[in-house]
Amino acid sequence: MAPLEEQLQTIRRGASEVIDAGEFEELLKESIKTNRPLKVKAGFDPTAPDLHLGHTVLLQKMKQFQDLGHEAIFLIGDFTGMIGDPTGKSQTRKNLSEEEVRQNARTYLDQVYKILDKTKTRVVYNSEWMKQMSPADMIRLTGKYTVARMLERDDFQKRFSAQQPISIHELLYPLVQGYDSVALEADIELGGTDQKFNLLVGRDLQRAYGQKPQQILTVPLLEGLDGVQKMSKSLGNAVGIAEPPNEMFGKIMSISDELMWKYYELLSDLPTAEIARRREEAQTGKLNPKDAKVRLGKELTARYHSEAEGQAAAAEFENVFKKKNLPEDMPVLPAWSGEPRSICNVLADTGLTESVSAARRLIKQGAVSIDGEKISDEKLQLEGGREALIKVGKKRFLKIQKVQGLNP
RNA sequence: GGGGAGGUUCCCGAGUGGCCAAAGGGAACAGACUGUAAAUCUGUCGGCUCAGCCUUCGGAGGUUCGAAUCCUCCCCUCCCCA
Repeated sequence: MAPLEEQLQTIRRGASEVIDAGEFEELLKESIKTNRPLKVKAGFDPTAPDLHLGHTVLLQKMKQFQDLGHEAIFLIGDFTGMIGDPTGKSQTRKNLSEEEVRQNARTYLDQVYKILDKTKTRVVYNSEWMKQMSPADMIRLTGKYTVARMLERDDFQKRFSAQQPISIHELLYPLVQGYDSVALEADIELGGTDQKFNLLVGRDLQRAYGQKPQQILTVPLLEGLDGVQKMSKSLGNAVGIAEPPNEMFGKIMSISDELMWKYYELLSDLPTAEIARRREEAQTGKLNPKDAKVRLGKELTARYHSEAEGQAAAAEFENVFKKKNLPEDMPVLPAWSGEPRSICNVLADTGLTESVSAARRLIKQGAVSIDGEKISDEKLQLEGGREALIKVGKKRFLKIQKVQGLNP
């Protein structure tokens, strides 16, 4: 097991807060001395099987614990998933069937193992122990916490004072999550800064059940592409780790310069000092921020795909957007024979635009070109048998092409 | 159980009988500018066979020449009292 100093340094990098720092160090010392790996728990919701870069901040932290010789426990909150973490936005979640949960978990884990070491990861479902809980047990659990303390939670407080509904079952979420720590006898729990309240409940419950309270380590929330709200699929500002290389790279290139440094800190493997140096250089004009962004884009794309694909994505990006060449891949619509079709219908039918009306509007705005020629006639007909290359805006392309054997 | 306030287009939120496909903001999309940046400016932002027509304002009925706006019933939320 790695020496204390090394452990502390690794663990603290990019962390937002450690509770309680003193106890934490003691715990590590103890673990090294007795050569007992620590149980490091992090919980995940089974309802969102698409992992994005925001999740990876936490997963990378877990990986670091693994590398330091500790036991990473990947908890799938299939039971808590029935509640849904009370954000105030989400409605009560529909109950997922066992089958769905397994399916989601499988997709989840496939992605997770791009970061975590599969052989060293313990996967648990909290329904394992929650299902066995009797109503009486549940009441005992709820007796360990008070309403006033529960309402201290930021979400609840806001919703309460804004006169928004809070269902009773939502109050159970933090309790169940906390109880997971009891059931697992967790030494450390990781979570985003928004999880702080829930993590603290875990400590209280462990104490109430006569256990040593877990240590808490929170990591910052990663902002999404907009640079304002936290990365989340439902907000449409996420970069999924299963996305194709070009998408991933392109999305990273679209973030602001300021946000790029945050991404560097939270996502890159580059040493902290090196990041600071580059940032300095960018500020003084020695380094073009764009180049720094390309480097980041390549690193992350390579991490979830491969070195070669990272390179290729960067090259493709230059090709399409800088040199304004055509992308390597684009959707192809087989040329049709016979009747002409209106351009708007073609665009809508192929999904290039949301609707015929949208296509019409975009043409009015000068966003559509055919074979490089900007068009302005929204009634334009494309005659049968014609081959064409259609571009909508900067990112949407469509090739109409004769396909062997299909057309006269 | 009693009393009161509400449910509007992706989100927030105006709108109390025709001038409402519905103000304003946000998000999104497009154009200009660029580094596909960001910021900024401009425009668009229900659908269609688009100078016209069709479908929306919690749900179902009704009144009216005409309803997001009025009435009835139902569903949902919040507040106060018990």
